Amino acid sequence: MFKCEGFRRRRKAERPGEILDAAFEAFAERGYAATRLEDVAARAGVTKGTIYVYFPTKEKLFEDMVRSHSAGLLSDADTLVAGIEGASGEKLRSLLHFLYGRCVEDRRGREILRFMIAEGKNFPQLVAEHYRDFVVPLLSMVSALLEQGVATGQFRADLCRETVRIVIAPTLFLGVLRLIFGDAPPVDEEAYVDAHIDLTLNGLLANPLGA
Amino acid sequence: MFKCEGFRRRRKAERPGEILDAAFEAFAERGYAATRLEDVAARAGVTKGTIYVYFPTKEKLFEDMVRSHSAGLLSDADTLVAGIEGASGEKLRSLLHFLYGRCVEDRRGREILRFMIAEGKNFPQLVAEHYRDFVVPLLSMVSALLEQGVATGQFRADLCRETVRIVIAPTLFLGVLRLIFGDAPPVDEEAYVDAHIDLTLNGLLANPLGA
Amino acid sequence: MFKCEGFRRRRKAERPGEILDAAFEAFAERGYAATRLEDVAARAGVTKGTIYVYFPTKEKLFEDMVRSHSAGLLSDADTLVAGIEGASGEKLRSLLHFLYGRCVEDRRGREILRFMIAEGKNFPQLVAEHYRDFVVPLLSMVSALLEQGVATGQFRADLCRETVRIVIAPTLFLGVLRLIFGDAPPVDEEAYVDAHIDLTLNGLLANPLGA
Amino acid sequence: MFKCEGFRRRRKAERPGEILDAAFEAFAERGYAATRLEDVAARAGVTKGTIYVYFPTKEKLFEDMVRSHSAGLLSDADTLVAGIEGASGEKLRSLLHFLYGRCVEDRRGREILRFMIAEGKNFPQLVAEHYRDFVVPLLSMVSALLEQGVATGQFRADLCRETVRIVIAPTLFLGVLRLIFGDAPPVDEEAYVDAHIDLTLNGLLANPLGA
DNA sequence: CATGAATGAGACTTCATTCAT
DNA sequence: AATGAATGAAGTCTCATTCAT
Repeated sequence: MFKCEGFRRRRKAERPGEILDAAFEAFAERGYAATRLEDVAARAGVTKGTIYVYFPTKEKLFEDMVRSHSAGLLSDADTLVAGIEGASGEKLRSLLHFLYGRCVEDRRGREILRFMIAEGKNFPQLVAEHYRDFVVPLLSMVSALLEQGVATGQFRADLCRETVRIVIAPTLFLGVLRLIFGDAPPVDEEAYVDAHIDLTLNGLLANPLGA
Repeated sequence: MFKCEGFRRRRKAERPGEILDAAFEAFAERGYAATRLEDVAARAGVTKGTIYVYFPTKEKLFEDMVRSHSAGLLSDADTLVAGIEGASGEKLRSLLHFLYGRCVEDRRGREILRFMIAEGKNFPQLVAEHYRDFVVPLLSMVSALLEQGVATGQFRADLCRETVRIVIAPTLFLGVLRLIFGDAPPVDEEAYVDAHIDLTLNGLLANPLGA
Repeated sequence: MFKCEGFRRRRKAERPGEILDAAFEAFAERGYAATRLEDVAARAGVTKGTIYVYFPTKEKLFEDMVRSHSAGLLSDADTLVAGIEGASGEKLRSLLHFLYGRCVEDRRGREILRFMIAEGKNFPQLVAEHYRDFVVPLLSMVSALLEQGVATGQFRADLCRETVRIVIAPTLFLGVLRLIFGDAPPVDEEAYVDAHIDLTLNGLLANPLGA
Repeated sequence: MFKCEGFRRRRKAERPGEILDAAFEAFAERGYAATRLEDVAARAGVTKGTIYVYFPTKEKLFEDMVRSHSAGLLSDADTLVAGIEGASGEKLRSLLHFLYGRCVEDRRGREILRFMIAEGKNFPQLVAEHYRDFVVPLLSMVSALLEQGVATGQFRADLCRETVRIVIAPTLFLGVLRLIFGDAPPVDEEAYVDAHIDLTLNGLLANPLGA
């Protein structure tokens, strides 16, 4: 009996998370407006009413879902960068690989990007948070890495502030391609990543191509 | 009197275009599902029923709108590239500037990109057409330019097929940034474009940095 | 040229009739409410607007159509009956055959019956006219025939007023069957008519009338 | 309190039936196409949305309504016929009275007939079911009765298969008259029924069968 | 007379939200 | 907490009717 209670209690504690997961799938598949709360409920294995126990409106459910799924996307990036030994080029390579993992391979990251593009206009608060919690940290991370490379003479000294965005642009753009063309976009992703790093480094290095 | 006749006829001929323009604005602003046909009608200065004189369903209206607005995005790109004199680097610079104009500055181009990302899943036909009519031509254009540069020895000989996508990625990514952050994204666009071209060229040139 | 004018004029004179014919087909096929004026127009080879040149409303079109198609259903019945020589039984047989022709074989007659049943509630005037112009004359015709048979001793003397309806009931009921089950109802129509006449004249009993 | 619980549950169980009843009234009054779901809802004391809790479309509501109201029209006919003592003539008289009750007096029976005639074309499945569940059983019932009468020598031996339809035709035709002319048709129904039975049993001829 | 573009009321249907149980 | 019946506002789409040409 109390086994059941325990089970019940555990279920109860997990309900919000299950609903958020279901909401992610549903919203990602059809978009905010076209998603019915009943779809979310069915996916979560509950009924419509239950959603309202935890989330007051559809909008709030969407916002909480985006927050819960975008949180932690960059959580271990710092330690990753810090832990890498080697030249700045190697560090950048590692960071870009990490980024590809989080923004392209990981469905969560990709779909968050879609939410920003597709629904951002109706959820400006969400965009602001995303900028603060994801864009800014990411940019400063790459920025620091570039500056370090400049300081050590491995990178050209004349890099400007926007260079950092150029460096990561192909990464996120591959995410966009996946969003548009599905899981099998007309891209050789491995070659794409190699070309990206190669082009970026040979453009960045103070003395490229062994000159 | 025949002025009136002309008036009627001219209105009739212009109606579909006016509706498509209104549809573009409305769909761009709220997304497909959240847009009410009444909004489109009001913007076009007609009533709901009038839309159905020209378009059988909301879906068809959306599709025709995307087609009409994506057509011609690349129309004069060929002549542009052909008309440019100078080194391959200069040609690429011109082409990228042209692309920035069409995919970033021009609201039409940007919003088409948003439609592909946000609604593509529900309009696969549209995505296929976009790929065929926009992506493929664009890629071969850039591709031809790169190959020409390789042939003349100005570009590195070891470029791979995906390099072409890397080259244009920052362009379209700036479009994405605008889509997310509005018309005033946290980017210095002029510096961004310069950094893009600089980074790309110095990565592409066989003997960069005057070496 | 005036050949064309003549053609035009002839066409013009025929237009209302063509529209009424088209209306008959359309209303018979889908019912009053479900029929679109555009269907009628298409069938008549004109446009919606033209219908309004001749008929002020959909209701009026329907009423006029029913009137034009129910008129003359009984027109030559009198002469038919008058022209028949022979016993009353033979005369009745002829009249019933005539009725089968008009109410069962003839699609017009059948569909008028359907209109009365299906739409009569919304067109009481039409029902009243139908009663006056079709039902009453038909009943008195059969009535007269029966009375004549009684007078000559060929028919039983104890027939009541309602007998006349009983006599024609199977005729119209076959029409109903056709309306319900289409042009191939589950009935052997020839045997049905024979059985009708036989039963009407002779009855079921082996030794009728207490003989 | 548990009274309230019961109240909710009982309502829930009764809702579909209430809606079907309301639908019957509404569709009978105006026909399928002209009936608005809002009319049905108002009659049932609910709102439009509630109808969709139980019936997915207007079509399905109509079909289910016809089914629910045509079911049981013939349910106790067998026992009735079986329970009647007496000559075949008496049995037939009883059966016809029963039929008059079900197809003429009972509004349900009459309106089902109207639905078949008026809407059958758009609901062929419904017509097929009606034929299978009502027409066929009715015909075999009357058929058996006639054959029994023939076997006992009370009925003529030369009856054909269609005779059975002729026998019941006036019954259903009276239903049709009521459908057309309302609850007060220009018929003396009592005399009509008597004349029907009398004529069916005895026929018109003073000296039938060539006697 | 004939056209057909335009209208707008109104139909069916959906779905976020509420609330008694 | 969880349910799901019920709501009603709002959306897409239809179509009888009008009217400038």
